[in-house]
Amino acid sequence: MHDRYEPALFEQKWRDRWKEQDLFRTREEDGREKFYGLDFFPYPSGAGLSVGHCRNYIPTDVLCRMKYMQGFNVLHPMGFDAFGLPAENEAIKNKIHPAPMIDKYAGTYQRQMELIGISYDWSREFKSSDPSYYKWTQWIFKLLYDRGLAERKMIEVNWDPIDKTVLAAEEIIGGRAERSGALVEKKLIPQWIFKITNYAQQLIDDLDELDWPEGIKQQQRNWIGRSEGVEFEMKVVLPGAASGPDENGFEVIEKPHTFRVFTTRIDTIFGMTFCVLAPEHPLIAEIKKHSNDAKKAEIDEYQGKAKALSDIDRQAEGREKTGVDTGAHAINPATGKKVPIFIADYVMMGYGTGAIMAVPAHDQRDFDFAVKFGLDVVPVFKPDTAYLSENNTSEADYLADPKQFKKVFETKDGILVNSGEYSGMGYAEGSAAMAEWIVALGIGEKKVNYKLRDWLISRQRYWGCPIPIIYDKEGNPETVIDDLLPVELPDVDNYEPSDDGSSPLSRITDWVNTTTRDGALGHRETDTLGGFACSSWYFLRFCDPHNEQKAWDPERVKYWMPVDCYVGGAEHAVMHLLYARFWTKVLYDAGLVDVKEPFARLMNQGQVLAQTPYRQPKDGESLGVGEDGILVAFKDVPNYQPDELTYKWVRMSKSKGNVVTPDEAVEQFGADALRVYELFVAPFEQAVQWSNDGMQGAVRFLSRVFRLVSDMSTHWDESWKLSINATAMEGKAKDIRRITHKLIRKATEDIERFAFNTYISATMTAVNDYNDLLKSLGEPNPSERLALSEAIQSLVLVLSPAAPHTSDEIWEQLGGQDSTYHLDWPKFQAELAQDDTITMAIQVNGKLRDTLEMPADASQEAMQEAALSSERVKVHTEGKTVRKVIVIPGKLVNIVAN
RNA sequence: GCCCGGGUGGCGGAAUGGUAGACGCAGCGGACUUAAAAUCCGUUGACCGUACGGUCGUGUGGGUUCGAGUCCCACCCCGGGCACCA
Repeated sequence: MHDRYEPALFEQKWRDRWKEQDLFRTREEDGREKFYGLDFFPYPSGAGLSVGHCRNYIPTDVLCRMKYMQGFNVLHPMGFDAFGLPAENEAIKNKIHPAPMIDKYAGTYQRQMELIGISYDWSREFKSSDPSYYKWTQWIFKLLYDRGLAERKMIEVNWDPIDKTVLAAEEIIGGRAERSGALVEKKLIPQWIFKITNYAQQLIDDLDELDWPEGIKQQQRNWIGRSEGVEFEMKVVLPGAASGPDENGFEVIEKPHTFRVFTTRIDTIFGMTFCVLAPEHPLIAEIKKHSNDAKKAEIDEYQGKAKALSDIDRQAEGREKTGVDTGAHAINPATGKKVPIFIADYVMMGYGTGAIMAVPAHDQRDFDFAVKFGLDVVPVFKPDTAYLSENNTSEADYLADPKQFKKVFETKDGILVNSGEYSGMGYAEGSAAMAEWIVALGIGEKKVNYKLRDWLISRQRYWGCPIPIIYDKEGNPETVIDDLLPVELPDVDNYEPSDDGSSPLSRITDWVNTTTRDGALGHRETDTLGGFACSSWYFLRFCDPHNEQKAWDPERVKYWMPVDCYVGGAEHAVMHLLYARFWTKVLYDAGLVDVKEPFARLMNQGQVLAQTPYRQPKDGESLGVGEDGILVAFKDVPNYQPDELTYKWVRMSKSKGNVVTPDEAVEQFGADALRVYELFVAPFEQAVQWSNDGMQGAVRFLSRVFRLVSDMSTHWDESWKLSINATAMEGKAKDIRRITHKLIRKATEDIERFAFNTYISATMTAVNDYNDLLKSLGEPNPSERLALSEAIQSLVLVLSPAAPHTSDEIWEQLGGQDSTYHLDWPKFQAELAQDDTITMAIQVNGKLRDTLEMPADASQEAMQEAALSSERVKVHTEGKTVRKVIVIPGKLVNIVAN
């Protein structure tokens, strides 16, 4: 029997055996509950896995392994998100075709995942770039198309000049492309979009039932951005229009022009002193027709500037407000007064109606604009005392001149003033009454707006799923019939993107030219689907991955879905998770799946950080935005004095040069040590700081397990189960069983609640406790032998999900014939985990003064009496009167005295 | 600015309102060794005290409670997300 952990001696042997025996093939036996554990669909990068990625896979693996041992049918698949920009860019860089490259990279991922002992069922593996998979991605595209949820539109899109393709709104962060970092440009080209906005409300509502991190749900709610308000119409008085009869008594009646505004604060309508149109607003063209040349030129110039500005410039923080007075006016329906209409780029065409009513008294943006352009500010809410004291002013002073203060009074619970018959009402009452009035007037209605935009899905790139659309001579689209799916991606030599917004596929005339359904000449859609389409349904395909007739057998999906536990990084909070939810809802509405939500429980693992050297810039060097040091490569560290370098904890990444690969970690410490370390070192959701000392601790722990079992193995009785519960247990035997059942209880509960760090610490504690007990034990009697045997087996099984190689090796050495994966997860008996005695805490006035050993079932009276007769307690109650004694059975006594 | 997380020993971190610091790392002392490594045993929040013991202590300030790391209020700091969305 080994007495320490020497992974080189046995870990590979077990991995080979598991593979040989096809141990992790999905079990689909009747009469068992199912469990679907899934990791985010990874893109297999050429750099391979780091120990940071393992942080995702190991915990899911532990949970899946326990579930299997508990008797569940477990689906734990893995595949690869192979289509998309990262793969294509890397292939271009290496001047090779993406397909064989991806095959190679995926192979490396699989090898590394197997190396750390993850229990994936590889027989279900597929890549999103497999024609047998994307055939069905195309089929779902058709479904969306047929349901009116996929549309081709001429729209202004966000163009990434580095990756040479358009981007979805979700792929842009602060005006830059999330992936390439390029400043996005605007381009007007025809694009395919999915109408995810049709599902905005459902996507918000159904979040409530999900067991997801609250932060992720909140991020999705914010992204969808629901707001309730009122949309109403205002009459426009064009510049130069007569405002009443002329000197001859004639009134010039023009066709009245109107425009609509959306507001969430209809209660402030009496404070509207001007209106603002987005520079792209269609009404501006009408206004210009009535403007003099100078004004027209001024407006044109402003529109031109606004168009040229990138979003990042237009929305730059603290940017001063700009705008132009159009000379036109709107009639405020509340006051009947004419208010000027401005154009300004702080109003966006894409949201609401692209026009606003401006209430400068209670909206900071409108206020800033009003100050700059000298416009009226009319308060409609009485300021509260907090605002008055902050500005060191009085109510009368504020109401007389609100413009003197830099910050506006924004409120939702003030009292209305200057608001006609509504004055004196509060926010809620006023809003409701004024909304009703607008509706009754027939000029508007209540409306809900969402910030969510439709999902822009076409990409002008080669390496993606072809869109199954053919255009006829007139350019009318039709879908490719099912029998002709998949539309295969043609093999080409040159697939580099072009600058003009056309896809590389458009250059392949043989492929582009085809016939329509009725045999006429036609041409194919040459854009491809963005990668997020492919990952929006892969979890369904895993339920039935090799089905050639259908995307999936409904029975299989009905059995396995929803995913019970979905694990991956928080960076996909709104993109992948929102899209996949959307597709699932569409498929539900089409009757193809019977779940409305794909992922019942979601967990986000923390990152793995590595200590990374940085130095201060030298003369002539400058730091990038947000950086406070210059990265130093590890190989260059010896060239610096120690005090020149500062080490920071930074996420492991290739670009930082701080990656530790699982290959290195397994070579140096062992796969089980890596697993145990990553589980133990920090709570699951938290970042961990990679440390070789910590890894060494995991090695030490596993060695202690080997030694303990080796020490106990002479007492091993493999048939302990037959007689243990019929044998009376006293003294040490009872103590051993208590340790065992406490361990099983804690491990089972902790794995279930993703508390892997305390699960590992519980096994460490048990090992320590067994060790101590063993030392005080002479030659064991029969009941002690049984208790020790139970302890050995339970420890090995409880450890099996975390350290499967170790458990299987120990089990074999004990004479076991099978992998521990096939054994039943131990069940704890609550009464055996119960302590006989407790350490009772005695407090005087809430401060601990003494502890006493008491029987666990001591009566409250006995506890109180014991507490009061403690000498240490008496010291603190002397000369005082005991007012009250609080007894918490099994825990403590608190004596209140003064 | 808004929305989420989070602040506990030298470090990573434990603690259904009930003995703060489990478990591990690092440190210190010892055993084994010619020696070192490895391993094992002991010890380790701070301060006062020879000791029994005492005082303080979970970002800060208040509050609720017999009792608060945990609940409530205000604030400070760190990390993440969103941001001219009317």
